[in-house]
Amino acid sequence: MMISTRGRYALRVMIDLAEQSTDSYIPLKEIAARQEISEKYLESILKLLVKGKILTGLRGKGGGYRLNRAPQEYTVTSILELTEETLAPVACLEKDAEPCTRASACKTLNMWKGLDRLIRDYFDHITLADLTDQVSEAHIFPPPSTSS
Amino acid sequence: MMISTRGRYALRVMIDLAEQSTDSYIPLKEIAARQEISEKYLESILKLLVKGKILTGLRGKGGGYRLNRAPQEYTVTSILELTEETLAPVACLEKDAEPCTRASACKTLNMWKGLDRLIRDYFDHITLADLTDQVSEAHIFPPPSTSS
DNA sequence: ATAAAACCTATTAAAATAGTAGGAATATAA
DNA sequence: TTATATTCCTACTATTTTAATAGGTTTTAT
Repeated sequence: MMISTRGRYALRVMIDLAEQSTDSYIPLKEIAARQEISEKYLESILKLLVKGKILTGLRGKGGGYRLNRAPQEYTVTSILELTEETLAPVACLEKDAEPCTRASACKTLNMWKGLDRLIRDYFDHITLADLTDQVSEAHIFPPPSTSS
Repeated sequence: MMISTRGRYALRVMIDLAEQSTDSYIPLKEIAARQEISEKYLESILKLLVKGKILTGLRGKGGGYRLNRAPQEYTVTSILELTEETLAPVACLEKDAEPCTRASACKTLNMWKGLDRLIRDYFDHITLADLTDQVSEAHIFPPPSTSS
């Protein structure tokens, strides 16, 4: 499987925060309760998101987390890339993959590259705002293809 | 990462066999040597492909493996689904996933479904023949998108 | 001071993936 | 009919990745 719980949880947290539509900080405890995710595990995920500068944590009483930008400013890619290590569909397309000696003769490389592009394009064009208010879904989440 | 070595090796073997363009059986030993894959590991992969009826094994001296059909009759999906366990991008879309109690409220479900469809469509429309003779690649492996 | 919160480091548990070992059954050909 | 080359079968082991837990430290508001 491709997207780990880390990435899926990260998305859920971001959506959760986007939906609170408040400027104040929301404590992890609340988010974890609402999303039914272990506090400790969630903590380790939020750390990644803070480190990646897509949200801010404030310590101490009254502290918590909040988004740094408006929901439409976050692409799904920008969230997943912080938690997923890689979004590449195969090892040879990962960032610091050791160069493949078979690359020149490889009959599958183009296919993997095409897929990689497809997936990135898909995630690049969905924002947090698209996820919170799924009104005009159709153009974003296309219906099943009817071609042969 | 999404596609395991099992699946990638399976594809390479199928391509290898397609390129031999002979009706006789090719021993695993030869394939493994040509593809530089451990014989024993390859064996476990070929077992899956035989079981899945996409190729036939013949025992004994002079034996080996051969394709059951013409290369253009194999979609990439038909090969990967035998080795990959699942091609679903997330757990909740796997075949016998336990029903998710959050499904009705889930803001990400449509996105995952859309991605699943995208990937399946992609693999469904590439055949072994497309991989062996990559002439008119362009319409199969689209170039980078130029949209914003 | 106290309490509530994020932050930090380390460890453990579970699952999936990758790979290995050894022999049994089968078919061909000398 | 015997030797040989092959697939087939069962089991095991190792490695890596993912998921989760534990316990303490620092910061901030009241």
